[in-house]
Amino acid sequence: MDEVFKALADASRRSLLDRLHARNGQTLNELCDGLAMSRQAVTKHLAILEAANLVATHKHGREKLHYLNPVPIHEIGERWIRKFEHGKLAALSTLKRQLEKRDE
Amino acid sequence: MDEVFKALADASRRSLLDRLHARNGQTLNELCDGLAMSRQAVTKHLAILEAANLVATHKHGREKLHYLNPVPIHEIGERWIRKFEHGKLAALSTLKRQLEKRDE
DNA sequence: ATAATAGGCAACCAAATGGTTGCATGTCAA
DNA sequence: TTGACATGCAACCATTTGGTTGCCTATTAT
Repeated sequence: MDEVFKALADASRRSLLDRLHARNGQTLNELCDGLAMSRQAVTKHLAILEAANLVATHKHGREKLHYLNPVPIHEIGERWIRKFEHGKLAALSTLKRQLEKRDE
Repeated sequence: MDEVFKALADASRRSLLDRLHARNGQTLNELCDGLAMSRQAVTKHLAILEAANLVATHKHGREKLHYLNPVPIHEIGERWIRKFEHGKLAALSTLKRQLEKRDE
Protein backbone atom coordinates (compact mmCIF):
# COMPACT_ATOMS: atom_id res chain seq x y z
CA MET A 1 0.00 0.00 0.00
CA ASP A 2 2.97 2.24 0.59
CA GLU A 3 3.75 2.19 -3.12
CA VAL A 4 0.27 3.47 -3.91
CA PHE A 5 0.51 6.36 -1.46
CA LYS A 6 3.96 7.26 -2.77
CA ALA A 7 2.73 7.08 -6.35
CA LEU A 8 -0.16 9.42 -5.52
CA ALA A 9 2.14 11.89 -3.73
CA ASP A 10 3.26 13.55 -6.97
CA ALA A 11 1.09 16.07 -8.77
CA SER A 12 2.37 15.05 -12.21
CA ARG A 13 1.42 11.45 -11.55
CA ARG A 14 -2.00 12.41 -10.25
CA SER A 15 -2.43 14.46 -13.39
CA LEU A 16 -1.58 11.42 -15.50
CA LEU A 17 -4.21 9.41 -13.66
CA ASP A 18 -6.69 12.24 -14.21
CA ARG A 19 -6.01 12.17 -17.91
CA LEU A 20 -6.43 8.42 -18.11
CA HIS A 21 -9.62 8.80 -16.15
CA ALA A 22 -10.82 11.29 -18.75
CA ARG A 23 -9.77 9.05 -21.64
CA ASN A 24 -8.51 5.56 -21.06
CA GLY A 25 -6.01 3.72 -23.23
CA GLN A 26 -3.73 6.58 -24.26
CA THR A 27 -0.26 6.10 -25.70
CA LEU A 28 2.89 7.44 -24.08
CA ASN A 29 3.15 10.28 -26.58
CA GLU A 30 -0.44 11.29 -26.03
CA LEU A 31 0.16 11.42 -22.29
CA CYS A 32 3.22 13.61 -22.85
CA ASP A 33 1.26 16.40 -24.55
CA GLY A 34 1.16 19.57 -22.52
CA LEU A 35 3.08 18.18 -19.56
CA ALA A 36 6.11 20.51 -19.45
CA MET A 37 8.65 17.70 -19.14
CA SER A 38 10.48 15.28 -21.37
CA ARG A 39 9.06 12.01 -22.65
CA GLN A 40 11.54 10.10 -20.49
CA ALA A 41 10.34 11.85 -17.36
CA VAL A 42 6.78 10.81 -18.18
CA THR A 43 7.99 7.26 -18.81
CA LYS A 44 9.45 7.18 -15.31
CA HIS A 45 6.25 8.47 -13.76
CA LEU A 46 4.23 5.88 -15.64
CA ALA A 47 6.62 3.16 -14.48
CA ILE A 48 5.99 4.19 -10.89
CA LEU A 49 2.23 4.14 -11.46
CA GLU A 50 2.57 0.73 -13.07
CA ALA A 51 4.65 -0.61 -10.16
CA ALA A 52 1.90 0.59 -7.82
CA ASN A 53 -0.60 -1.27 -9.99
CA LEU A 54 -2.46 1.93 -10.73
CA VAL A 55 -1.83 1.66 -14.46
CA ALA A 56 -1.73 -1.40 -16.70
CA THR A 57 -0.17 -1.33 -20.15
CA HIS A 58 -0.72 -3.18 -23.36
CA LYS A 59 1.65 -3.11 -26.31
CA HIS A 60 -0.02 -2.66 -29.65
CA GLY A 61 2.54 -2.59 -32.43
CA ARG A 62 4.96 0.19 -31.74
CA GLU A 63 2.54 1.90 -29.38
CA LYS A 64 2.16 1.31 -25.66
CA LEU A 65 -1.36 1.85 -24.42
CA HIS A 66 -2.02 2.83 -20.82
CA TYR A 67 -5.09 1.82 -18.83
CA LEU A 68 -6.19 3.08 -15.46
CA ASN A 69 -6.67 0.51 -12.73
CA PRO A 70 -8.89 2.11 -10.07
CA VAL A 71 -8.70 -0.81 -7.63
CA PRO A 72 -5.75 0.37 -5.48
CA ILE A 73 -7.32 3.83 -5.15
CA HIS A 74 -10.53 2.22 -4.07
CA GLU A 75 -8.68 0.08 -1.53
CA ILE A 76 -7.03 3.12 -0.01
CA GLY A 77 -10.45 4.65 0.29
CA GLU A 78 -11.83 1.55 1.95
CA ARG A 79 -8.98 0.55 4.22
CA TRP A 80 -7.55 3.90 5.16
CA ILE A 81 -9.62 6.98 4.43
CA ARG A 82 -12.90 5.61 5.79
CA LYS A 83 -11.22 4.65 9.03
CA PHE A 84 -10.54 8.32 9.69
CA GLU A 85 -14.00 9.40 8.62
CA HIS A 86 -15.43 7.11 11.22
CA GLY A 87 -15.32 9.03 14.46
CA LYS A 88 -14.65 12.23 12.57
CA LEU A 89 -17.14 14.22 14.56
CA ALA A 90 -15.72 12.98 17.84
CA ALA A 91 -12.19 13.91 16.79
CA LEU A 92 -13.32 17.34 15.68
CA SER A 93 -15.07 18.12 18.91
CA THR A 94 -11.98 17.10 20.91
CA LEU A 95 -9.86 19.24 18.63
CA LYS A 96 -12.18 22.22 19.02
CA ARG A 97 -12.36 21.85 22.78
CA GLN A 98 -8.59 21.68 23.15
CA LEU A 99 -7.84 24.54 20.83
CA GLU A 100 -10.27 26.70 22.76
CA LYS A 101 -8.10 26.24 25.83
CA ARG A 102 -5.79 28.77 24.20
CA ASP A 103 -8.15 31.44 25.45
CA GLU A 104 -8.15 30.35 29.06
CA MET B 1 -3.92 19.29 -1.40
CA ASP B 2 -0.48 18.33 -2.58
CA GLU B 3 0.86 18.81 0.93
CA VAL B 4 -1.70 16.35 2.28
CA PHE B 5 -0.83 13.68 -0.28
CA LYS B 6 2.88 14.17 0.37
CA ALA B 7 2.33 14.01 4.12
CA LEU B 8 0.44 10.73 3.72
CA ALA B 9 3.14 9.24 1.49
CA ASP B 10 5.34 8.24 4.41
CA ALA B 11 4.64 5.14 6.48
CA SER B 12 6.03 6.69 9.67
CA ARG B 13 3.69 9.65 9.32
CA ARG B 14 0.68 7.42 8.59
CA SER B 15 1.62 5.47 11.69
CA LEU B 16 1.63 8.68 13.72
CA LEU B 17 -1.86 9.50 12.44
CA ASP B 18 -2.95 5.96 13.32
CA ARG B 19 -1.70 6.39 16.84
CA LEU B 20 -3.46 9.72 17.24
CA HIS B 21 -6.57 8.09 15.87
CA ALA B 22 -6.27 5.42 18.54
CA ARG B 23 -5.65 8.00 21.28
CA ASN B 24 -5.92 11.69 20.61
CA GLY B 25 -3.96 14.40 22.39
CA GLN B 26 -0.62 12.66 22.90
CA THR B 27 2.61 14.46 23.73
CA LEU B 28 5.70 14.35 21.55
CA ASN B 29 7.45 11.90 23.85
CA GLU B 30 4.46 9.58 23.88
CA LEU B 31 4.41 9.59 20.11
CA CYS B 32 8.10 8.72 20.04
CA ASP B 33 7.67 5.46 21.97
CA GLY B 34 8.42 2.40 19.88
CA LEU B 35 9.13 4.34 16.68
CA ALA B 36 12.74 3.32 15.96
CA MET B 37 13.93 6.86 15.33
CA SER B 38 15.08 9.89 17.28
CA ARG B 39 12.78 12.41 18.88
CA GLN B 40 13.95 15.03 16.40
CA ALA B 41 12.96 12.86 13.47
CA VAL B 42 9.48 12.51 14.94
CA THR B 43 9.35 16.28 15.46
CA LYS B 44 10.05 16.76 11.77
CA HIS B 45 7.34 14.31 10.75
CA LEU B 46 4.85 16.02 13.04
CA ALA B 47 5.81 19.39 11.58
CA ILE B 48 5.00 18.07 8.11
CA LEU B 49 1.66 16.71 9.34
CA GLU B 50 0.97 20.07 10.98
CA ALA B 51 1.85 21.98 7.80
CA ALA B 52 -0.61 19.77 5.94
CA ASN B 53 -3.21 20.61 8.58
CA LEU B 54 -3.57 16.97 9.52
CA VAL B 55 -2.47 17.59 13.09
CA ALA B 56 -3.11 20.53 15.39
CA THR B 57 -1.07 21.17 18.50
CA HIS B 58 -1.70 22.80 21.81
CA LYS B 59 0.98 23.70 24.32
CA HIS B 60 0.22 22.78 27.88
CA GLY B 61 3.05 23.74 30.20
CA ARG B 62 6.20 22.11 28.94
CA GLU B 63 4.22 19.52 27.01
CA LYS B 64 3.01 19.78 23.44
CA LEU B 65 -0.21 17.92 22.81
CA HIS B 66 -1.07 16.65 19.34
CA TYR B 67 -4.59 16.36 17.96
CA LEU B 68 -5.70 14.66 14.78
CA ASN B 69 -7.59 16.75 12.26
CA PRO B 70 -9.44 14.34 9.97
CA VAL B 71 -10.83 17.00 7.65
CA PRO B 72 -8.07 16.96 4.98
CA ILE B 73 -8.25 13.16 4.79
CA HIS B 74 -11.97 13.42 4.35
CA GLU B 75 -11.53 15.99 1.60
CA ILE B 76 -9.15 13.76 -0.29
CA GLY B 77 -11.73 11.02 -0.03
CA GLU B 78 -14.46 13.32 -1.31
CA ARG B 79 -12.65 15.23 -4.01
CA TRP B 80 -10.24 12.64 -5.29
CA ILE B 81 -10.82 9.04 -4.31
CA ARG B 82 -14.55 9.04 -5.03
CA LYS B 83 -13.98 10.45 -8.48
CA PHE B 84 -12.09 7.29 -9.40
CA GLU B 85 -14.63 5.02 -7.78
CA HIS B 86 -17.24 6.54 -10.01
CA GLY B 87 -16.96 4.67 -13.28
CA LYS B 88 -14.82 2.04 -11.62
CA LEU B 89 -16.70 -0.81 -13.23
CA ALA B 90 -16.42 0.77 -16.66
CA ALA B 91 -12.69 1.25 -16.26
CA LEU B 92 -12.22 -2.30 -15.07
CA SER B 93 -14.10 -3.81 -17.97
CA THR B 94 -12.04 -1.79 -20.46
CA LEU B 95 -8.91 -2.88 -18.65
CA LYS B 96 -9.92 -6.52 -18.74
CA ARG B 97 -10.87 -6.38 -22.39
CA GLN B 98 -7.60 -4.78 -23.40
CA LEU B 99 -5.41 -7.07 -21.35
CA GLU B 100 -7.11 -10.07 -22.90
CA LYS B 101 -5.89 -8.92 -26.28
CA ARG B 102 -2.53 -10.32 -25.19
CA ASP B 103 -3.87 -13.72 -26.15
CA GLU B 104 -4.90 -12.81 -29.66
C1' DA C 1 17.93 26.38 44.19
C1' DT C 2 18.84 22.72 41.47
C1' DA C 3 18.18 18.73 38.88
C1' DA C 4 15.33 16.31 35.80
C1' DT C 5 12.09 16.54 32.14
C1' DA C 6 9.93 18.14 27.59
C1' DG C 7 10.83 20.16 23.81
C1' DG C 8 13.30 23.44 20.07
C1' DC C 9 17.07 24.77 16.81
C1' DA C 10 20.71 24.14 13.52
C1' DA C 11 24.27 21.84 11.09
C1' DC C 12 25.29 17.97 8.81
C1' DC C 13 24.83 13.54 5.93
C1' DA C 14 23.38 9.62 2.80
C1' DA C 15 20.00 8.14 -0.11
C1' DA C 16 15.97 8.79 -2.86
C1' DT C 17 13.57 11.66 -6.23
C1' DG C 18 12.56 14.06 -10.41
C1' DG C 19 14.51 15.60 -14.02
C1' DT C 20 17.85 15.81 -18.09
C1' DT C 21 20.54 14.18 -22.46
C1' DG C 22 22.28 10.91 -25.86
C1' DC C 23 21.81 6.93 -28.16
C1' DA C 24 19.67 2.30 -29.37
C1' DT C 25 15.79 -0.55 -30.86
C1' DG C 26 11.58 -2.00 -32.97
C1' DT C 27 7.72 -1.04 -36.10
C1' DC C 28 5.16 1.17 -39.73
C1' DA C 29 4.64 3.65 -44.23
C1' DA C 30 6.24 5.39 -48.78
C1' DT D 1 14.32 -0.67 -48.27
C1' DT D 2 14.69 3.28 -46.14
C1' DG D 3 13.16 6.95 -43.37
C1' DA D 4 10.12 8.43 -39.85
C1' DC D 5 7.91 7.45 -35.67
C1' DA D 6 7.13 5.33 -30.83
C1' DT D 7 9.40 3.75 -27.27
C1' DG D 8 13.42 1.85 -24.30
C1' DC D 9 17.86 2.15 -21.82
C1' DA D 10 21.58 4.23 -19.22
C1' DA D 11 24.38 7.74 -17.39
C1' DC D 12 24.30 11.81 -15.19
C1' DC D 13 22.77 15.87 -12.19
C1' DA D 14 20.49 18.99 -8.61
C1' DT D 15 17.32 19.06 -5.04
C1' DT D 16 14.55 17.06 -1.58
C1' DT D 17 13.93 13.83 2.02
C1' DG D 18 14.55 11.36 6.23
C1' DG D 19 17.53 10.82 9.39
C1' DT D 20 21.41 11.96 12.76
C1' DT D 21 24.05 14.61 16.55
C1' DG D 22 25.03 18.35 19.69
C1' DC D 23 23.54 21.90 22.20
C1' DC D 24 20.06 25.36 24.00
C1' DT D 25 15.66 26.82 26.47
C1' DA D 26 11.69 26.40 29.29
C1' DT D 27 9.04 24.16 32.80
C1' DT D 28 8.32 21.14 36.67
C1' DA D 29 9.50 18.49 40.90
C1' DT D 30 12.49 17.69 44.90
